[in-house]
Amino acid sequence: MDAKEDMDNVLNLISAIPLFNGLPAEQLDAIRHIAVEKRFNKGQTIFSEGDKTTGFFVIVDGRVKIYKVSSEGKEQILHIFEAGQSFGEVTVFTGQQMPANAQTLAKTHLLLFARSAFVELVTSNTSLALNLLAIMSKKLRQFAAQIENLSLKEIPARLASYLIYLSEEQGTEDAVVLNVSKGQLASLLGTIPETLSRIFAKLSAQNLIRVEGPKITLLDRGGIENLAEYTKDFG
Amino acid sequence: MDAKEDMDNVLNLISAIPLFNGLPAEQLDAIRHIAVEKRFNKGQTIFSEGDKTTGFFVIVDGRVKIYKVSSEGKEQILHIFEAGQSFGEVTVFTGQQMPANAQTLAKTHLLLFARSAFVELVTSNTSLALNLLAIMSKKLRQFAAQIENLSLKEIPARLASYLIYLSEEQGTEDAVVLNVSKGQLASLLGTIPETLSRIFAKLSAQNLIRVEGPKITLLDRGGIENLAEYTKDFG
DNA sequence: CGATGACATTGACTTAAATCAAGATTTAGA
DNA sequence: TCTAAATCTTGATTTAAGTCAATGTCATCG
Repeated sequence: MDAKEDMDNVLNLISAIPLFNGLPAEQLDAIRHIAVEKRFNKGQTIFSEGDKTTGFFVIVDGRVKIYKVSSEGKEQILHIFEAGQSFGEVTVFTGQQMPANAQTLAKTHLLLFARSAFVELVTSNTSLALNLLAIMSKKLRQFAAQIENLSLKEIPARLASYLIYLSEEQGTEDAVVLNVSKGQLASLLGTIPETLSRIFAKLSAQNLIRVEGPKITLLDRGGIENLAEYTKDFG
Repeated sequence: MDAKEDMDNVLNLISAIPLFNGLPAEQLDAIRHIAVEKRFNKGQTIFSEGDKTTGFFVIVDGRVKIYKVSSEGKEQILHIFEAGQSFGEVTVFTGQQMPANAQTLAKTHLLLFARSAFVELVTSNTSLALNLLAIMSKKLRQFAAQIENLSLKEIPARLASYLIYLSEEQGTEDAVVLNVSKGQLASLLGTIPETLSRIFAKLSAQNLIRVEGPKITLLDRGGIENLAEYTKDFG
């Protein structure tokens, strides 16, 4: 929490970030020098759709949602990012305005890489470029899965997919803990809180799950997997 | 149509592909040497979801749809690619199995770059890596727009968005020609042919458009833009 | 040229999910 | 701790879009 101490730790933080995996020490040092630290409290807006490109962000600590809003105010979460993950790559290379909104879901500590400095870094570093390509490939794959979820499955199946994803993520077999509020989860699944609430009730009635606040017990994992028809990939 | 003549032309084709823009001649030559030509007739499957990674494709001529299918058989088109565009980048870097299906919408001429050869090429060529990053950024942006369309707008708005996108694409103000069948368009918009047909009828009744086969006349562009609530980006 | 099959439209009906509205519960603040 | 605010749940109703089924249109090729 102490700013000076954090500065000393930035190099450690950077080296632990997947994007920068496998880079030699002097490059990590170069990266440290172009990184700008940003701190936000919960619920703060990092950027809004239409803002001009700031650059590329890496989450040191905290949690960020990337989302779009319809003209009627309905929100669709595109991604939730956690420590170690990056976002904002897209506009670094297209140079256009931000295509979505970003808001913190918790107190969050970010590193910001200004567009020009970061492009320069990538240009001079093939290994970084390849890391970035791999990360963007993964995001493309996740988006494809999300489109599939939104358009081919009804909401109970989307929820089931998400619960399976969460259980794999959390390394648990029989229970998961939601890491976002149910309202946020509704938005991630492309629905509204009322509907999600009803579906939780319905799946509970079918003895597939038990809901205790944010803790969801998977009473019948096979049944849930069956409902999800195995598409997962929510990362 | 003559294979030998085509081989002679591959270098010209390659140099015209956006992905390879700005690369020096000797690199284009290297690219030519690892490219494998593939030809398909209309309606043929290039790869299926779950196939092991073949590599990376560039369309010389023709048209390809990338799509997912639900367990009930409903199809969701993720992308339609045309001459000059590339697909299959994702698995080159993740190395997993293909995440979707690819099928030709017309007689199609492709260049296939085997995964390992292509990775090598990108590794040794920063400029190619940057081109690829730009292309993938654009795809990420398009996916984000598609998710927004699917989850935040009802189908008439999605159709309106698509018509505006098409008119910009075709450089026309008052009429567009559908470049896919209406059934395919339905799939791209995340719906089914019956529903699309009804919406065409409804918008016609509202004097927003006139439908004559694949030709759609935009009778009230302002009204259509209003309906679309300006999100476009279908590329 | 007429017939087969793909593509498209229309109608009647069903259904999943959104909306509107009211409470209940949890969380966090003063 | 008590209140206020946010979050969540439940109910009644509406609505957009999917399903099922029939019919229509068009292109092609045998």
